[in-house]
Amino acid sequence: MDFQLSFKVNEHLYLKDPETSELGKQIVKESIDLIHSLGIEHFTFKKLAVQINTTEATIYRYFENKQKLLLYILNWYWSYMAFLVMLKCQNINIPEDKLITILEILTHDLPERSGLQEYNHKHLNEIIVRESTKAYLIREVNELNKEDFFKPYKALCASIADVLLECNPSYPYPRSLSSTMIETAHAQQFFAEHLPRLTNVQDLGKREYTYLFLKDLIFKALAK
Amino acid sequence: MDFQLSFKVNEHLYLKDPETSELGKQIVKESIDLIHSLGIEHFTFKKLAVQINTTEATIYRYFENKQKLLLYILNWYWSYMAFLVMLKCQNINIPEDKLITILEILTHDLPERSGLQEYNHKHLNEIIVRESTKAYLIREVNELNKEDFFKPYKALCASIADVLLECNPSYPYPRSLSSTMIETAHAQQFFAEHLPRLTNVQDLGKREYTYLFLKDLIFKALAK
DNA sequence: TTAAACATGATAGTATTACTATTGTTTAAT
DNA sequence: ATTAAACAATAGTAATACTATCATGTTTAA
Repeated sequence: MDFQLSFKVNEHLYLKDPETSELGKQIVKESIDLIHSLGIEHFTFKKLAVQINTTEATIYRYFENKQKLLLYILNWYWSYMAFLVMLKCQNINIPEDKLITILEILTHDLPERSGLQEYNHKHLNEIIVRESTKAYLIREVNELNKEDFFKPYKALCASIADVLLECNPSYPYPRSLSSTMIETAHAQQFFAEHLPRLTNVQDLGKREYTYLFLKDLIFKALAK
Repeated sequence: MDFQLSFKVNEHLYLKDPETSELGKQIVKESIDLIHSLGIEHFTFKKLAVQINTTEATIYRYFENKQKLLLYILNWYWSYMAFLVMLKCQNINIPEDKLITILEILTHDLPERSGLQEYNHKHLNEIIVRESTKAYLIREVNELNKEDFFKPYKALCASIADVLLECNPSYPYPRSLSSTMIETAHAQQFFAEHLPRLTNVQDLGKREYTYLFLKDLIFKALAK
């Protein structure tokens, strides 16, 4: 079975839809690798242009600037996560089992070759962990929010919050717990790898460790 | 009683100690206000120089670049937080009460005019919330860590973790819970203000809301 | 007291970044 | 065969992130 998954992302994020051309797809694909290797701060359209043998001006025809490109990638990622949550929880009846599944999705690597764009999953994962907060922890957050650029994040947060409420209908902070899960999944993985004294990771891998910590935290929070 | 509190920050963070001159102090003080109003991305030494009527070159004699200046401010802040935790928990015997005190310190505004540098506390608070993660969520994190630039953060994390362990000596993730507390205190405040659908804040203020959410979360996590 | 050391200001200059604009060529669609 | 779009190539601008030099005024130490 060969299928293509794609998500419509907010069209104000790009000037020309990168999905509509080979070059556009290459821009997104290569930018994931280049942001991964340089960090968003050192990443420039000039460097990306050199990498894929085109010109700066060409890339500017697709994206206004690198922040929009990052947001495009994040929108895609958040939509994909929400899709995975929906898909994998579909046939589960016990809410606690759904929650386990969600924790696995949040902490473990994206499934390799899952019929979607052939982005480098390891790189995508790592730029999400390192760069995603930079998309909203900025002065311009309110303007970006007005343009609905965080809608997929809110949707993901809401659908996880629903499961949390299924586990305990009287829990008073489902959305905060949901966003804390998402953020903590990233932060603890980063800490476990780079600043391990901010964690209690030992010989476990960062993903497995984060999974266990979060599972303990969330289930206790929801206990009646 | 009039006293001056100061913390020794890692001397590799500056080229010339800003505490040793009026101009140096002004650079730090004004940079807090300017980073607050522009965001670290749009903040430049040139703009700061204009603000305090000096030259770019002069500021470069104090700090290598704006990232180091931000780290300097963060080091000061983390040290101050650790000091506050130590001070305010000193005469408390019941570990749960210590924890309450720590949650208040983390979520509520810094005490105004507490005998320390007359930085704008509101601005300092808000740049911590918005900018602090950018100091370590970068490619260079390992090199910065080798130079001990995150030592005060780790110290703060460790001293909170000690209190968590006092509450429940068998809790297996005290440092992760501690770093999660610190990060979540920031993230939820930011969300409550700018992206409220990622929270369940209602008519409560962002600080009070974050305090209540975190108190619930942490005490449940530590319950035996 | 006098010279050295130091702090700052003034000015200049460079490479890179973050764009915008123009023009010409190739490709694809009608 | 004509036309429109996509892209490459080139140029140019303002701002950023620095580095360097030199003059001047101020402390300090011999």
